Amino acid sequence: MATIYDVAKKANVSVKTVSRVLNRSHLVKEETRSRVLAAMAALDFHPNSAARSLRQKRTGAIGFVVPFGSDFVFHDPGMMEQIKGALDLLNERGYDMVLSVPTNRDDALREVVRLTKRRNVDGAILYGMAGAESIVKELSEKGFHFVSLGYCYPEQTHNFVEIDAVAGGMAATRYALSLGHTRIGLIREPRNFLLPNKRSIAEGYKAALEQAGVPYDERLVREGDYTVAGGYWAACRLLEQDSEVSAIICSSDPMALGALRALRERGLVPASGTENGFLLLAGDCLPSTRAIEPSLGGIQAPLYEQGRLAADMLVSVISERRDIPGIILKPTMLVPA
Amino acid sequence: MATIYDVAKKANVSVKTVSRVLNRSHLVKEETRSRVLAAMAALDFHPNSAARSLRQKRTGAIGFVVPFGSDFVFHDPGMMEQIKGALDLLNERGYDMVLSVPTNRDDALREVVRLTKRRNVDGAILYGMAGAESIVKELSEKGFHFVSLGYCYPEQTHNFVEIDAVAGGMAATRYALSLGHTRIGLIREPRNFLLPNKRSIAEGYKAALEQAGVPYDERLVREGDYTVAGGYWAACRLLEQDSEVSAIICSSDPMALGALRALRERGLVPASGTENGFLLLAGDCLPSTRAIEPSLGGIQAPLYEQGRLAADMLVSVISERRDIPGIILKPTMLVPA
DNA sequence: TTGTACGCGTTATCAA
DNA sequence: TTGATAACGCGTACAA
Repeated sequence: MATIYDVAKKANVSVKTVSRVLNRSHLVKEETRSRVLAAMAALDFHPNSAARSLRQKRTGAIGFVVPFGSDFVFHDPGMMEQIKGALDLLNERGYDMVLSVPTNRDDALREVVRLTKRRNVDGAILYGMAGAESIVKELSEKGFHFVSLGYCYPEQTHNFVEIDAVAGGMAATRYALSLGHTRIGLIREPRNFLLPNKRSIAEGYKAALEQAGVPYDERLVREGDYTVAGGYWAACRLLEQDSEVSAIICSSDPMALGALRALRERGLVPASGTENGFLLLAGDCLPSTRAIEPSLGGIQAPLYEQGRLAADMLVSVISERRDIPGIILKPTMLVPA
Repeated sequence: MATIYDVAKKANVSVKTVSRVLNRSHLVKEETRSRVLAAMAALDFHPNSAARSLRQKRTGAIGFVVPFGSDFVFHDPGMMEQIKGALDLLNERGYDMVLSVPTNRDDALREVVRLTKRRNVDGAILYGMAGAESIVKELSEKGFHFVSLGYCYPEQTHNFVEIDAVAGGMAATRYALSLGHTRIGLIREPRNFLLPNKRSIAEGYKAALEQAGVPYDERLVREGDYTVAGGYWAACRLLEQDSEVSAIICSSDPMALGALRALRERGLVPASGTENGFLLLAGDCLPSTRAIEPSLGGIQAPLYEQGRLAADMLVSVISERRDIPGIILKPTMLVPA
């Protein structure tokens, strides 16, 4: 491979001049510049990233670390949306993305430490995880950069982009109540999925019922595992146990698709209108889910924006060398078609 | 950040010794080794990847480049499966993955060239694309490493992992014929999606009909765009135009989900058994699709294996510094439940 | 506007 | 079993 020395020799200039051309310095005479560019083209020169990184102390790459294993991650449209959001922004900013999908929290934290401390990347996006507090604080103190999707610990004030699940649960429940439903099932997120103190969709559900004076029945709340199969089974149990249930709120799209199957099997397919039919509300309302079931409504979680904003925040944290206050995004309610 | 010099000083050894410990050389006395390790831990030392890459001329990362834009890629379960396969293998082999999702073929080829020639990665996995021939051959000649998912040009003999779409089309069509269907719709892959000379599922479809003595009717063959919406529209047109159609074969899973919606709207929901019902066959039969519709059968395309084998092949190409003969995977027929 | 010489942090070639 | 020193390819004070 040709180096800047080869280019310099061929163009009859010094390496510094070649470097200037490479870095778009304006202190180069136009004629010299074109001579250098010609030499580069002739030699098929491409600057060596490792040398450049070593010198500049920046890699131009960021890491995206998800702790749930490839089997889950690549089958979860919500995570795809987050990754897509981050990738799109990084692409616009000229960063590469290193994607890492270890199977558990400890491996994920190790990955973040490895990627940042060895300087494989300039910073990392990680999932908010219980037990990450000490490691994340250490990174922050030692000048390594990160942003988390959701809190890493309850008192975290900076470098995160969270989605308010409580507001989503409240909105969905209120909508169901407004249609006259009173026996409303909830398939909530798995406990300890992210961090124990994360505020749950169930809080919003409860609050909305309370405000409406509708009694809370814990048998109507089931824990899902964020998968289609999990949503199916949770819905089946819900329907078998309580024949009065007339609405189900799911905390994710795949679980809603699973629940939908349970409803279809029982002839309870949601009407396309909203009156009198069984009401099924999804948890993310992603474009990909609505392509499959266009009539599906529910909590529209801004997962793409979350990924995008996290990447944007990280780029700022890196370039400004300072932490940035966290952001909490509000989901909206999407009325079923 | 601490360097090996700091570690060397603290442990009272030379930098070379530190380097030896780092690289697990056995030429280090056990006592020295532990002294060095203690110093590393005390200083929170982590080797700098850029320096290491510069010296070793290897990065430990490979690039995965998909030319269809994030909007398509992250909504396509088949591509997720390919990426997942590659990521899993790379993880096992200790490689990082740089994921790049440009929006078109030209950008994708530029990405591959950039990542490999600037030595951001040791090699790249790319989609087989029309027009990639000259660039791919140049990379090969100049000692850059790649493997393609599918052919990059018709006479390509090495460094690819292809899935035989013709065999899949044949198997699915034969299955439909065996159930007595004679008016069989086909929603094929978009023309020019990958490369023009890629052999199409339609070839297998045609051949199977011919063998069975069933006349081929081009009106039964529709072009899809690999999306749910595209499958829906293609199925609608198919059903509107020909009331005799009793089976539809889709060349991808999302298109099958779209077609399924079209069938549901018309009360043609496939029976769970196979007799007398409308027959819908999917194109990939991925786990994620079957989670949504467990009864769906069709062509089971080994997309995960394709990604995994491509990554494996690339790792071999890199370490053995030689091209490796291409592989063609056969899909299997999955009978609907 | 251009050039010289050095340093970034690691590995490798020797010699000890 | 260890150590001194030269690369790797680029960017940048400093000098011209």
